[in-house]
Amino acid sequence: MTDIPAPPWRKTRAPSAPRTALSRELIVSTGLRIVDAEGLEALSMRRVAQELGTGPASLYAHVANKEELLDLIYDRVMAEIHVPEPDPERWLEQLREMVMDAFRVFSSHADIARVGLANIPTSPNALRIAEGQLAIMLAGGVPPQIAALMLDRFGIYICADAYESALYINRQRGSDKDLDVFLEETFGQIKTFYRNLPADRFPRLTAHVDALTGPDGDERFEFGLDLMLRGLASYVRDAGAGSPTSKG
Amino acid sequence: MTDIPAPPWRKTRAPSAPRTALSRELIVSTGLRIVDAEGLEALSMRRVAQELGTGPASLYAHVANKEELLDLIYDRVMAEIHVPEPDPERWLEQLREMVMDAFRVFSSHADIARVGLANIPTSPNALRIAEGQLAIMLAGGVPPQIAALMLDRFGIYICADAYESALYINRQRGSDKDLDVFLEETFGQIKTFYRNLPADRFPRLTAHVDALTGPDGDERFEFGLDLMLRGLASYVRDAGAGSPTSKG
DNA sequence: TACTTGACGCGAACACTGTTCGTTTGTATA
DNA sequence: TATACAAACGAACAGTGTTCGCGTCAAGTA
Repeated sequence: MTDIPAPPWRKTRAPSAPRTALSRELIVSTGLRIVDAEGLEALSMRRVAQELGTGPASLYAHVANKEELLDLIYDRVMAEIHVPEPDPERWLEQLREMVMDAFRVFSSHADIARVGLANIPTSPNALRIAEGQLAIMLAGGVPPQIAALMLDRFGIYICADAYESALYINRQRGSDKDLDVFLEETFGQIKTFYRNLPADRFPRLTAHVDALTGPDGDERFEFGLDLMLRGLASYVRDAGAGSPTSKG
Repeated sequence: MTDIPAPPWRKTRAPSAPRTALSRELIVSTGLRIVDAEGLEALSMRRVAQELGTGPASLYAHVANKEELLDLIYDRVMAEIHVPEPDPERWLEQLREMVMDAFRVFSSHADIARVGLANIPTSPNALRIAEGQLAIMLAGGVPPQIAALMLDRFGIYICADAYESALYINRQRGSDKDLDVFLEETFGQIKTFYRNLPADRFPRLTAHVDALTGPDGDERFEFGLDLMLRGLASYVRDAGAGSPTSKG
């Protein structure tokens, strides 16, 4: 029995790709790949779908919407952050290492950090990291209320700085220059901009151009982090001095 | 002499607005009004144009693109921030007041603070504020390099926290509840979320729910600010101890 | 006063975006 | 083999930023 050919006016759809097995996992990892390679702005549902050889509608069976996809990608990135076992002797050092590690991770994934600023942290890895930081601080003798407040201060600081740092990389993507060349060029421009400001209206800015433009992104982040850690240490000293029962 | 009516087949354009005199100023203030009333997401070129009784294309004669419009609105907001004359006796206090004022201003203008995170500060009011902060710190004896580093740390912290705070207001806009009710409800939900976490995996988080969810946005911001100021003070002490020529 | 000129305003269109509807299709079960 | 079901998808909708080129109006000139 021969098949009846489809009537010519009913255009048969091309057989195309053979039903690729989609999944949340696949969608998330594809999304992250795009973000890493082309930045957060390049991430669209269509772009992900295209990468998977399908249409945008197919993604919505596995992911509620773009916001959820972003959250999932964000959590996936946070999974890379290492949480150590608390060692009371090294609590400040450990805390510093953790924050630096988080900064490093976010910095290596374009501007995904922006998602962190726009969300209340309730994803699995956010909780894991919060618990870890809390453990380190409590082990170090930080009063619980102070430790609790530190949690989101760290989070905001890390995300905000990583996001801002990523902006330069994002702009460099547009040009055809290497990152080093681009950064040097940009910083040079900023330097001359500050230098050419009217000295009568901005005497201090023009006088301290080198101090303003000298430190690079990593140095700036570390400075701010140490600022917070010094402040934290002072709170711990205060608490220790205030209660005779505490250690020391 | 009676006017000759227009022939019916030539559809006369509705006289409508008589060539409203567009201008950068008008566009910026209209944009800010929209942002204040409906949030940053509601700001589109079409929306601004509609508000002015015209089409989106008309705006591009006065504003290069949406990014420039956002920058202009952002600068307009920063104009509200007050910069005091430096008083060396009160430098720390003055610095604190300035940062708090900036936070208050940004908080009262929806999530416009997000723009600040995405830009290198070179607009007039950004410079004015930077010069002011620098003046206060230098007058207070902060070493120039430290003061220079503090500048963008403050900027990042203010914008990031204001942006995050604005998110709640943004979500509340979607619901029909009052802000107070909405916040209480949301915080209640977060509280129960933390309380219901598996205690074996998250012992500290579940044990300190009240400490984690207690302080409100303003308290959190002030805590972080004082953290930085305490850190800054310690740097100043170090510098003072290091160089016998300094005051003290 | 008549004419020219040029800038400003703007309608329509382009190439995108996130999201949804209703249909098609492949596979697993009865 | 026939049926049922869920996954996948094409097309469309309502938005977005931005550009092109045509009109129109106001000012400057003869």
